[in-house]
Amino acid sequence: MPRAGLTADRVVAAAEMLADDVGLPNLTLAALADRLGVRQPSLYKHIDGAEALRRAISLRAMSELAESLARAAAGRARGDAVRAIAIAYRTWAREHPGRYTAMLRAPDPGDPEGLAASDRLVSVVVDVLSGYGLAEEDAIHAIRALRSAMHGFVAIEAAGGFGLPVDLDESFDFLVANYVRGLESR
Amino acid sequence: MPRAGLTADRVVAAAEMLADDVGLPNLTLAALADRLGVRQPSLYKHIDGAEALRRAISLRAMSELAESLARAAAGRARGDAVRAIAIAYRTWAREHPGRYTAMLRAPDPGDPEGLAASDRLVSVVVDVLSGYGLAEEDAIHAIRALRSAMHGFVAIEAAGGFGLPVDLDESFDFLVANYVRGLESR
DNA sequence: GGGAAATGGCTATTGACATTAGCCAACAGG
DNA sequence: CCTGTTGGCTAATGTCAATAGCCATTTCCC
Repeated sequence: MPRAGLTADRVVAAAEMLADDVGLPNLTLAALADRLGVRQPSLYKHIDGAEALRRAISLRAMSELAESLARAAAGRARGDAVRAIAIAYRTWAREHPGRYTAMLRAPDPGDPEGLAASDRLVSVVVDVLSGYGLAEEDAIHAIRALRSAMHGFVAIEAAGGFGLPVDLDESFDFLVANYVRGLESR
Repeated sequence: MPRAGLTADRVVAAAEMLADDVGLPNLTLAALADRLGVRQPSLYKHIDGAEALRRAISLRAMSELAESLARAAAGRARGDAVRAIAIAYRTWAREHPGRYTAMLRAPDPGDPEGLAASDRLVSVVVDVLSGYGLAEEDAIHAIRALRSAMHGFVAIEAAGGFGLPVDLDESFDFLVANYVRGLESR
């Protein structure tokens, strides 16, 4: 029997694509093995089971998204920068729904890699908001509010939760503009 | 063998409590049957399977939350009303994490009951925001923004996604205040 | 090169869960 | 009563995750 030449990276990469295709809940080791042309138990030579696979997807997703946001914010400040990262955030989530869903899983408090990846993501937003010169704690509140708004919109959108036939792009613009207006009129 | 005296209502009610206890993903028919002192297949006499059970939980959750928000908003207007429903929203979600998660599942477009329940929930927020006299489409955008912000915060909080040791109540206040400020400074 | 060790596939098995089929006792109405 | 309906049950099937243990392939060291 010829070898399939798998590596942990290739397995995770295939899992990411599969998750984006069929949705995270339908990402099954059986389906993944099938797509890789391999039997299900063979995957265990590269990953530590379904849960570990989801965690790996989550880590890589946080990295990718953080980089994407950082690129979007480069060279911009204040309102411009906030708008840019908000658009980048939503765009990434829509292009990678499976990865995005995986990313939402709380990093286990005893998982340094997970916490680090999460911190990196937060720090991009911290940098963008630093232009507003908010006081210590207010800066934290502002970051949380922005994350909440972006995540909430994207999550509801992904779940198909916005029923009415009103343009979603405009709604998202409104949301970001309203947030920025709130910050600037303090 | 003496009968257990189950009804669809009792089964769903037990499922709701179980979901809040162990988390929606761990709500299994086996565990539910066990808690009800019954064998697993017996549940099928009252519900149409796991998926239908989750849908039932979702419907009831939307109703309950809508009522809770309506009560909170009663007799208030504008900023006061927005703050009141935001607090009620977050409180309900924290007290019923399993039901809340169930509620997020998109209602199937071909499911009139689901759409109706969802509409009822939206209409409570519509009423609250009507005090701002927003133009047609802007009202929709404003509702979506508020839902997004509330849901995003609650979801991240539930997932343990806010790492830093800064008070969450204050962050939520900030989020709501920032939203209201944004609306009022248009 | 040649041969031990590590490695990456495999089959077989177990165990949790959802679901369906089909049985039979309990209850309800006449 | 006794007859039909109903609400439990056992048994069986199928899917998936996971583990054990086999064997061919690669690697790497002498």
